[in-house]
Amino acid sequence: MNHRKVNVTGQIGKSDVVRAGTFAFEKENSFVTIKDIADYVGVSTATVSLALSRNARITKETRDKVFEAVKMLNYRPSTAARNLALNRTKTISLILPEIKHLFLQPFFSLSLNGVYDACLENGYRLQIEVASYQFVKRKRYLRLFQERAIDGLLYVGSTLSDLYLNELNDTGFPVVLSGSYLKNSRIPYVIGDNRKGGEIATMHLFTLGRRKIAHIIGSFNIPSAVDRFEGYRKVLREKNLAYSSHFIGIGKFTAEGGFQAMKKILDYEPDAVFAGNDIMAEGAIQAIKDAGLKIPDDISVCGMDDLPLAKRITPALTTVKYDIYKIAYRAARKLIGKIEGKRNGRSSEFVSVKLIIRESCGAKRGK
Amino acid sequence: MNHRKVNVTGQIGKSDVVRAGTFAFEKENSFVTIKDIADYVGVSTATVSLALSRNARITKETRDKVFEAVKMLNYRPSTAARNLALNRTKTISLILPEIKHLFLQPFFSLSLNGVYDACLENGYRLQIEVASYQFVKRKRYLRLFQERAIDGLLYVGSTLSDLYLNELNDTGFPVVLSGSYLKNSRIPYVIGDNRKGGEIATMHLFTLGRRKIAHIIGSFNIPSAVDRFEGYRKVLREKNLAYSSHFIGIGKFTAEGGFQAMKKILDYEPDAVFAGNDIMAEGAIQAIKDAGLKIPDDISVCGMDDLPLAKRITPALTTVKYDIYKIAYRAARKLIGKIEGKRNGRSSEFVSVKLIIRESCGAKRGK
DNA sequence: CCGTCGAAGTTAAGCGCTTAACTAATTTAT
DNA sequence: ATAAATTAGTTAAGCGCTTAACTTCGACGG
Repeated sequence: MNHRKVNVTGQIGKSDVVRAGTFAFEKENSFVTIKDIADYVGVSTATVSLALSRNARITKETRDKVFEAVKMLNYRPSTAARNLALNRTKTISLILPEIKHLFLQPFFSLSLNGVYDACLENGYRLQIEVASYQFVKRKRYLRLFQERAIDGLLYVGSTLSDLYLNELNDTGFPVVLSGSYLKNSRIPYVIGDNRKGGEIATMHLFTLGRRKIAHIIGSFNIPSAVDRFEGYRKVLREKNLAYSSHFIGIGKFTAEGGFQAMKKILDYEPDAVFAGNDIMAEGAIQAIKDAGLKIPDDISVCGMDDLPLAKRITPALTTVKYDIYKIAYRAARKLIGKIEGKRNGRSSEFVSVKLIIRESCGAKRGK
Repeated sequence: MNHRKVNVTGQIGKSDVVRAGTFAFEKENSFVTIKDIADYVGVSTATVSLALSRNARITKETRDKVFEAVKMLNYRPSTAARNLALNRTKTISLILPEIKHLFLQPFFSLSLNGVYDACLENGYRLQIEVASYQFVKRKRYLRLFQERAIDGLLYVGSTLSDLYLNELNDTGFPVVLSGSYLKNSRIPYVIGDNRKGGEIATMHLFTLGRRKIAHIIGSFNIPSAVDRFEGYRKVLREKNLAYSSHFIGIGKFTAEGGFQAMKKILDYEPDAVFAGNDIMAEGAIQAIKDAGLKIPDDISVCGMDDLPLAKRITPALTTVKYDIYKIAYRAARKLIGKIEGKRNGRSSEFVSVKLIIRESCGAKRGK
């Protein structure tokens, strides 16, 4: 055993302070450092560092002593020092779109929770950015990268297509998209199977005997909305149902938009409607009720997303579960995988969707 | 001018790389450092550092050269190095409650936006933590502090009363509460004036001639809910109106809860109700409608918070605006002030509330 | 004409941690 | 018995930045 001189005063002083409270410091911001542990145990700081990282070169005996000292002195490594030495931050940044629209809110909090959980499991910190106009214009995400403040970037539900983002990704800096994707871009993404969702919903309505199935799309400019629409079209094609633009409404993702869209469609006497999301479905239901028609008897309604409101409204909404939490969770895991250099197979992935049958479609009528 | 030897190869190599793309690195992670700037300009790194911080000891001439080099080489300081040297992180942590309840969502996103904006304005990064059971149990916030990963802690809408949080605050570590407060604690907070809100709402109903005013409280265990209730009681007392427990319902902050609470209260024939939040007001309105009563003719309804749904429902809800965004923004500013050692007067502060008159109270009946 | 002062830098230490390269002592192989 | 290999550390450099203390040089007052 190596007997080095130990600064007894300093050491006792420190451990006194530590024992005094739960915290590693008293008035004067004196945090316990690796040096304190080294002195306490009587080894070099290198040994402490190696012991803490369970390096095989250090005996179990020494390692135990180190861990004991860590506990005694309540040592915690300095994040900044570690980041500097290791040239990484164990932090990812979540870029959220500005939430102007209420309909984004469940999306938003579910995403956050999914990402947070993935971070927690992997020991990452989560930093938030709101992708305001300023943010994009000033290329704040670029700065975050250049200042080495984060290890990776996770965009959630963004429709922005920024050249620099592609360039950033191409330099090898880890970027992942959650719940959206970019055309003509190599940026990996995780997203729900929107097309399949549209298909399942439409197919379900078809199976219930409906033949005049309308669709309310959020916007033709949002890729995932278009994918849902394409699922719808596919079924019409396969089942030889007539496709008419009279049966297509644009609902802008809002209840009000869904309401207006449905009102117009009603003139053409549909017997079913697949709304591109639950919020628009809610508006559509209101329009149908206002027209004096019965749901599901006169018109079957199917939404998509399975937001909490789906169970709450009357009649309870049949919809396609689109698991935002899972998408975000997986996206974060993929990002962390990229950061840690894992070649994780498929660059992008799809999270499966699932039909949730409630009252609004009429499938339960028999009961 | 000091003529030092400059590593020409290295320098040209670097600046080539820089000019090649928008990014300060190519394949091999070679970021531009302060040393590169120093070499480029022909001064010491100290001079660069001082010039960048606009220290008066450096002439404008030199400073300009430094800034030019920074631009040329696309230099950005390393966050980790800076944090280590300055012993701070320019990061605050926002602790969010777990969002199980939908009603929390607007609260949540508004808070986040307020805090984010305050951070942006002050050059702080925003780190998120979700206060799950795990989080509290493992004292994760304590670790964040001990590992010097953050400069301060902002709790939003939390009801948790954790001993360690008080202790942490007492050591001088900056902690601020947004939208809630703790009994028997010195932790500063920013909150809306709930009591006043209850008062304004009730007083308004009184002014409209109502004398049998009921109240639906979210829960008697949540301080801010109790404060709203106390505002209500105060008006009853001042106006000599009878207070009856039959006129008090507990709505658990949900629409369903508000509905049930109102149903019971209706037996006692109130002529007005002040619901502790808009969500419960929505439920109450449903109950009143179901009973075949007219709003506002038979019963005036007033909510609180002024969530987006308040304008959307029928009749549009009269309510008291409770500005979550502003509360969060102010709370974050207060936290940053504490971090930067400002003695910012009052330790805690109240954000004022405001009556928003719509249809549900009957004040606009005359029009 | 010399000492003093201020201006404009520079030197070097330090922030707390990691790790490549080295060393001393012990084991193992021959 | 001795060289080689292994074990269990240590030393020291480095991560990129800040800043206290020092240096150098020219200006200026007496």
